[in-house]
Amino acid sequence: MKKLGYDFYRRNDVVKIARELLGKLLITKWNGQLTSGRIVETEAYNGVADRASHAFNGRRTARTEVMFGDAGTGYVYFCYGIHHLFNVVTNAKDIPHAVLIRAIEPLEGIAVMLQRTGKSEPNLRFTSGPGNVAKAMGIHTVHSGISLLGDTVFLADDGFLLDKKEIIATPRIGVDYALEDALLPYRFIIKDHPFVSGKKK
DNA sequence: CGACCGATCGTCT
DNA sequence: GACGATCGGTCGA
Repeated sequence: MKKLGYDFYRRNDVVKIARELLGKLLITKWNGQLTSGRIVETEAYNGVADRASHAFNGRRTARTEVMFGDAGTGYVYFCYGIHHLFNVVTNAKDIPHAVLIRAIEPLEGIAVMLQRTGKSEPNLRFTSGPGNVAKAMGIHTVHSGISLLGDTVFLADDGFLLDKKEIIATPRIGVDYALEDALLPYRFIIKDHPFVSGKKK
């Protein structure tokens, strides 16, 4: 298993990175509690040119500042007063690209995930959807700005291979306010994967 | 199934 | 003061 490094995140094409993150692992180790899952759904947010991005038109605030930081940083955003959404910051410093992790297939530490989500048994939804991913992985807004190059939260490649035919691109979820950008095919899912959230194609 | 709705609060205007 | 990069439940067909 190989941790994804700076060179992976530093690249310019956030849409390509979002596609490549399918099949990779998301791992957290808080206080020695290991949880991991395979990424099965992502969305690219293409910086200042993207109406769906918090950084659209160069909007730079205390909250969005993390996206303007260097590649390989976690951007965590609190949504609807309830949910935490975990993103991976890509591209160079001052270019606010990010990839939202929308769903994972749980692998290790399922008992811990159940505890965090208040469930008694795993089902096909409890790590499906960005709010559920962060909840199961124990990610909160206090982690916004954390480096993904360290050992507490990071992404990794375990050699899992996906055929191109297994990858589907669709419009992003919940960004109708983004006008024409709402139609861009920036959401990537693994075809027919049971842990994909919402629409399956 | 799909449509609708309430919860709940940080962030920006 | 309005508004979400959501979720899970309910209701009706």
